[in-house]
Amino acid sequence: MALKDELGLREGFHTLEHEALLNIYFTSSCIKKAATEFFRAYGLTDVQFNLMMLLWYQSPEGGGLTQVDLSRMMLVNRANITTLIDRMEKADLVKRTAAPGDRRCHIVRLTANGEKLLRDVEKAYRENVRSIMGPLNTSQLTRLIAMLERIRTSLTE
Amino acid sequence: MALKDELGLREGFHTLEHEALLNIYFTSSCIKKAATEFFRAYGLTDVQFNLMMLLWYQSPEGGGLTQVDLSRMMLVNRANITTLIDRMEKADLVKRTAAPGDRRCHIVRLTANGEKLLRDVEKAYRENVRSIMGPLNTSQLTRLIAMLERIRTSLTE
DNA sequence: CATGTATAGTTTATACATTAACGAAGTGCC
DNA sequence: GGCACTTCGTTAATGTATAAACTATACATG
Repeated sequence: MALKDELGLREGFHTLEHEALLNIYFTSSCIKKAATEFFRAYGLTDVQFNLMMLLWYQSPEGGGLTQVDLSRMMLVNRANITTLIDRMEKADLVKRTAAPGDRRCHIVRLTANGEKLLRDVEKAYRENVRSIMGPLNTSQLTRLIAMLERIRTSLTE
Repeated sequence: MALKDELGLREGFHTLEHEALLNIYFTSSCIKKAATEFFRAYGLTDVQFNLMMLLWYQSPEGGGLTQVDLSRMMLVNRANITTLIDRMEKADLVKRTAAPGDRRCHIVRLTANGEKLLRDVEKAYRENVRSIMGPLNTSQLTRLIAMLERIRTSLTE
């Protein structure tokens, strides 16, 4: 259904460019809502899960990432990571550890509990993603990704 | 540039579906950051501008929308509209007025000041949107919109 | 080595989003 | 007329995001 009808608007958008931009914005919003709903059953938020996935798949050999690493990979301000990690430490999902050779850094690592939870959730998450994106075939997904990359490039010029 | 490189990831995404989903999510995030930056010069946020646009273009004859109308058109909870309108009333952008025949409702309307500001900002905003979406031609925009609509449909099943 | 500069993390103030619970007001129906 | 049910807006608790100002630490260079 067209976005105009989903939002119950009386008037449409003036330009195709604006309609496309709002489609990206509201589709992302819908995805976020669905993710929030999905993770609630596990006592997690989508942001917390994303952070745990980064710790699991993007950590170098020794394991763990600094808070600045996380802020860069999540495209958020580093101030935001502080309170995020505070909450996740309280929930026994991650822990801050010392960085050898740089006393400014905190290396964030999954706790045993966090690692176990991640393993439990991940399979269902991947199936969910596949089913959400199911209606698009491989070539459509590739084209979608290429278009979004071009938009991001145009944004940073 | 591929999302993996923009975020500085060591490992890529496991599936094309996941990569596409994260592309939507992060592209929307980039758009939001650019919009925030754009509106800062006018003392507005992107959310406030969006609400003012709805009041201007989506109001019925008498003018104005209820808070529930706004929450539906913005895809947010109605509780969120309360504090949003509180802030915007304080900034003299909108006002709550009585709804004839239904004392439960507040009809939200632009103030003279809000209307003037909207007119000032709108032209530059539209040019901005065109330039951001510039790299995609009409047929690409149409296909992008169609794909995002299909994803939203699949989300609500 | 000393000084200047850059980087990592935190704090504070603010904005936006959710859910749950509540009060006030409209609606339907006997 | 009265009672149940719904709808509209608000409040409180919580999570996520920002920018700006701050501390502590590391580094580079003269």
